[in-house]
Amino acid sequence: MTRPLRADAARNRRLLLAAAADEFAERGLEASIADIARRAGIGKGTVFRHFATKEDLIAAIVLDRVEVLIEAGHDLAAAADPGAALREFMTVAAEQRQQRDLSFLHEANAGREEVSRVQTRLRETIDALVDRARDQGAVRADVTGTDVFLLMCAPNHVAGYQPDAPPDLWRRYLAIIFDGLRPEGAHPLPQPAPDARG
Amino acid sequence: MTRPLRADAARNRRLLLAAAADEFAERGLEASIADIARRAGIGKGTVFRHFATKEDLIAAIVLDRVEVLIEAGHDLAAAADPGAALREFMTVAAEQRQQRDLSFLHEANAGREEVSRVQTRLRETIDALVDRARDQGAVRADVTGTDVFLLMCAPNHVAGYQPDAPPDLWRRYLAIIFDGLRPEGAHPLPQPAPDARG
Amino acid sequence: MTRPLRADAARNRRLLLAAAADEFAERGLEASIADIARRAGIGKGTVFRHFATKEDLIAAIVLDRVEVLIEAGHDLAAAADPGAALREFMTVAAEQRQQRDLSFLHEANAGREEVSRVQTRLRETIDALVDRARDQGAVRADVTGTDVFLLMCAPNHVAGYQPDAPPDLWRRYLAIIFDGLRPEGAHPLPQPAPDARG
Amino acid sequence: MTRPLRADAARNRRLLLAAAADEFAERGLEASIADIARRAGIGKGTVFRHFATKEDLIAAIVLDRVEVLIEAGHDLAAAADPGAALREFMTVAAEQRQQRDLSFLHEANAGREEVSRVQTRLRETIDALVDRARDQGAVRADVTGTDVFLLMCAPNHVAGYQPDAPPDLWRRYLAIIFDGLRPEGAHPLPQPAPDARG
DNA sequence: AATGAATGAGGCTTCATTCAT
DNA sequence: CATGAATGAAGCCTCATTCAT
Repeated sequence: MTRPLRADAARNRRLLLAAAADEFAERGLEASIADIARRAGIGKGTVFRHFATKEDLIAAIVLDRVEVLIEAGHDLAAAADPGAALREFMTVAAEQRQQRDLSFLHEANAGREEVSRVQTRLRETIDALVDRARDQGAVRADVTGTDVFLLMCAPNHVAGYQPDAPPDLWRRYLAIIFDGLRPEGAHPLPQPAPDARG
Repeated sequence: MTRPLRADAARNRRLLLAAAADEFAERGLEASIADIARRAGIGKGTVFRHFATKEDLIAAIVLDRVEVLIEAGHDLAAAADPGAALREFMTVAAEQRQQRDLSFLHEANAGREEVSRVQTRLRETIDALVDRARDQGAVRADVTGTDVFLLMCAPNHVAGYQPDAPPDLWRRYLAIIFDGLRPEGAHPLPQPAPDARG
Repeated sequence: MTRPLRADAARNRRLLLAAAADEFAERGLEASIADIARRAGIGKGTVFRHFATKEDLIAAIVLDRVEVLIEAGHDLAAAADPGAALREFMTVAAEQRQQRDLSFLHEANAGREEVSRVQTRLRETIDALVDRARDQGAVRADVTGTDVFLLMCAPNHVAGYQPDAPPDLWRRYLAIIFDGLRPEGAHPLPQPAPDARG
Repeated sequence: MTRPLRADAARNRRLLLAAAADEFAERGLEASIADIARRAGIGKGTVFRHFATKEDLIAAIVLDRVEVLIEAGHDLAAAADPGAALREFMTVAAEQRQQRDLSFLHEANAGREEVSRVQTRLRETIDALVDRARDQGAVRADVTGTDVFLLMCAPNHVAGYQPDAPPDLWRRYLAIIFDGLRPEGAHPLPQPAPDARG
């Protein structure tokens, strides 16, 4: 189908995706294509040769990210300690973008067919991790995979509010949030968990 | 200096701030001045008579919000149950914008003198609440006011990722995060709390 | 509905429509908005205040033109000499744009609801003129209003091929084409007249 | 100088010219080189190997077309019936592009040396046809070769305005225009014929 | 010689901001 | 004071053209 890119084109594609991810992480989705191209050291037009649309570019990054998460989730699905596995998963998720956060993973491309599909797969992966952890009593009985899916980005986001945060600050907030998921000291939750799909 | 506005001007200012807050909540900071003006039922030029700059308008909203929070914090500072008081404070914070989140309270106007000043006051207010709660053992020993300041917006933000979330979903995530702040089942935190000022 | 424009806005609108008509006449529909704005002596943004879209601008011009033609057609519908009336109508049509031609009156906005509607009215107007002329024997029996509708732009278009044509050259080709519509020396036509609507 | 092309290059050139002619006929001169290349089944770069510029490509097509017309004109110059010969010539001209029209034969390349030269030769060819026809009384006394040169494209152009015209509709308008060139029922023309060269 | 990747100028459009009414 | 018209910078995207493979 997609025959291998020419060597230079492949290199540019990589540069572009990296630059775009960085710009989006630093400035949000309104980062301009021109800035992304400049950062990647390529021409503006080249961006559009690789991704016909800004949205396509964003979708490609999201897909990349989510695929990595799914893989990480699968690798952890059979780990000896389900609680540690879940926490490791959330760590991997947060590590992906130590700068700012990967919120746009949620915000963008609401409608995109491919994105929804891969998000569904990610949710299922997370469900499996959470179910196992819950069965073992590693997390409280009333949290679901959807909760983790939604909370996953919070550590980075929260840390991003601190003006000159040390690069690992998110680990602090991941720890706090994860403690909130533990059974010890859990108080009843006032709202039911949302459905997988809205 | 700032002599009282004429009656209609004061009314317009209120309409404008309300409309702007709603638009920003629904569409984010990139909501257009034209839409805000239309929503407020006033002319675009009038917006700029009240706020010379879009940033000024945003700052005004942030200031409004923060003042309310400071006041709420003060009111709760002497409450009988410090733990409940802190939780109530976080609830008030999250309630301010049940739609979307008030992240832009952090994101915007990083540099603004007035905003920093009022943020400092808010931090101090929160510090007081947290200190009291910590002293009573209502929250874990290793969390600070800054932590709460940063975590405060997370419940709304997290809930916002869910496509058609029920309007009170944020309460679920506030509960989880608050449980993470409790002493029961607290695990040591990998990173120290950030300074008050970066 | 459309309350009267402010004096300066109305003036700009006129300048803009005139400049646009000239540019389109000289360079075709691919004339750029920037050039049109410059020619009108207004800012590029002002063009979009008046017409949200380049297509809207084109449609406005077409509508203008066609309305004038319909009116002219109505005025001529009761003229004493139906043959002269039809010829006068075609003259008025060709005079509208002495430079180049008004072909884009046909080419543009195929789909636009308002444009189709007004075109239908124009066709009906022309039908009436042609029917009367035919009844009187002023034009050959086998031509229809649709023929005239289609031929109407040809004189200007043909004259436009001549590099430095005198401004009235189109009159020569209108005369020739009109002679082709007369009954004298008419030879049978190899193809039937097209339908009013495709 | 222009040594013969390699066999495959010659083949590509033919494919390219045909594809370009079709695209231009369907979409006008703003058809993109990329689409033309795709239609020809060759790479975009190859287009520029054959024609350094889009304008060069257009000129080549025009030259092609005009050469064919000149040849046809020569073949018809000695025909038994000069009136029928002229009409046949105009038919051949219109047939070249039954889709859309060959207006761009006039519109493009105004300045090109080679194009002007070949256009001059075409005009002379047409002059000869018209002169003979006029001498025989097959066309009116006051029309010239230049008139025919200019009118030649009108049938296709006129028919092109009709949305879903049958492919031979242009024959109808050629017939009408040709009738306008006949002596019977000719009325005096209001403008003199233009010079051969502007 | 052929290919298709890269480039950047230029086109349409949006929007914060200024200014005449 | 309020209004909405005008402006131009900036954004996304297209496309002729150049160039490395």
